[in-house]
Amino acid sequence: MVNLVKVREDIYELPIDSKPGMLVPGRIFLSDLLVKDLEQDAIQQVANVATLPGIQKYSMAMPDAHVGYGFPIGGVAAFDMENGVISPGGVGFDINCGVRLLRSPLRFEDVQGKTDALIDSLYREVPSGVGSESKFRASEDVLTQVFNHGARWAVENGYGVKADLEHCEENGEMKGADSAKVSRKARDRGKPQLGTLGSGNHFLEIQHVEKIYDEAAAKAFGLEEGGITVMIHCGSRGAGHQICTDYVRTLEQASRKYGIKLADRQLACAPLTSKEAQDYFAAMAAGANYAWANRQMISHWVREAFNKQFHTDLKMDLVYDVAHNVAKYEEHTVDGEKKKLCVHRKGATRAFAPGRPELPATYRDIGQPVIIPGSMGSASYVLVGAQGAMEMTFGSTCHGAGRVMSRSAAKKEVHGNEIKRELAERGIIVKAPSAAAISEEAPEVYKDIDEVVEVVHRLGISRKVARLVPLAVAKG
DNA sequence: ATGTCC
Repeated sequence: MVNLVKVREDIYELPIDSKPGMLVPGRIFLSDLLVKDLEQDAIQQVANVATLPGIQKYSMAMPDAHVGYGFPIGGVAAFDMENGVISPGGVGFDINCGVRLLRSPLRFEDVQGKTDALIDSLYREVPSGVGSESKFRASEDVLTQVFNHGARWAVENGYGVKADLEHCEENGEMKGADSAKVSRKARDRGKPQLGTLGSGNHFLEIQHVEKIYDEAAAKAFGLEEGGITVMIHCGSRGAGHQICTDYVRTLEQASRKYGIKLADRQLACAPLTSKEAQDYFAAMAAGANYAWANRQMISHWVREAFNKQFHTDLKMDLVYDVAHNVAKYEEHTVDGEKKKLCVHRKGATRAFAPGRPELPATYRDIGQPVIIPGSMGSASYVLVGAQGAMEMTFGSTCHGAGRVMSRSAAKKEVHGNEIKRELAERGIIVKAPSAAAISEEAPEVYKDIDEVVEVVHRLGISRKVARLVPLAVAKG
């Protein structure tokens, strides 16, 4: 039993002596309402991460935290470049799982009576589900380009426009990616899946902007009440999964080789200065690039489907694309000193405040758009990065609602067809491969997204900009 | 999340 201490509103700490070997305290950002939902095992995982060499300030978890592989999902941990480590468990199996938001010139009334046809065509044009294969046939050369250049490959080959790249983290092309560090097996799994949605909580959704909270930020992001948006939530499919699997094994060996004592085997890691760490980073970046190319291709097909439906060339701009499962090298201030760190965000979103050089010029004075996908049938949010994140969370915020019920429990306790009917009564169309797929992602198996977002807003690590509500959703 | 067990 690990003891959580409330230090102030929305902040709980795990004292440094909660567990032998902790190098820093733990910090979990939670409201009193959400603390009841937090699993004891997730708290234990925050303590375990605090034992990893070179960890800075705190082992952190966001209000949507739940148990993950080694690190909690919702976890944020930053490591010193000289003494610190990198860990695949701190990134997750779905490398660069992320979300992007397209805005359209359409209004709510323009899509009335058309959402059914639209979601049908999106469901048809974008393959989804476990093991689904793309209509695009990637050659060996294309796959190499995708791993090395991400969304840039996609745009240069007709899938989107240049402005799309400016509105992705890393411009959709993570530096340091090396396809040579990606195994044959990962290539083979990734090759037929480029341009597919995947399964689980991944989705493609037609939404409308229900409410604006911050007029200035909304204007900068091109959002207004009643506007129609499309949200795409997906990742690196089998490719990223295999890269993670391959490097968990490599880094388990490295942990032994470099004498790192692991509180949990799933925390396998390597010193950032080692070859093993650098190889993992290059492969992880390649996986991240695959995910960006994937979301870029899907965006292109979304635009095509909308243009076909409305018999015109609609301007559907990319608001932004965020990665919520990735490790990055970033500069942050620690104890008054600027330092380059390796920041792991696993089920956490970068939320840079105004002024950061990484932000595109269009958003540099307002802050980074943060896209928070809701669970099926629930609202999604657009937030903006704020100064509190730079001071408290290495420029990070939450990533979504976070599960409260396991997939297996959900399948037993929730009936997919009932959920589909209930959502239909609320005017929300759901397209999914099976009733089981719906039950696993039902609104009640997730935490309350409104509450999660309230916490990060109150903390000042990101501010509410807009609330988006679903009209039609295609599930994997 | 994931060719939901090499």
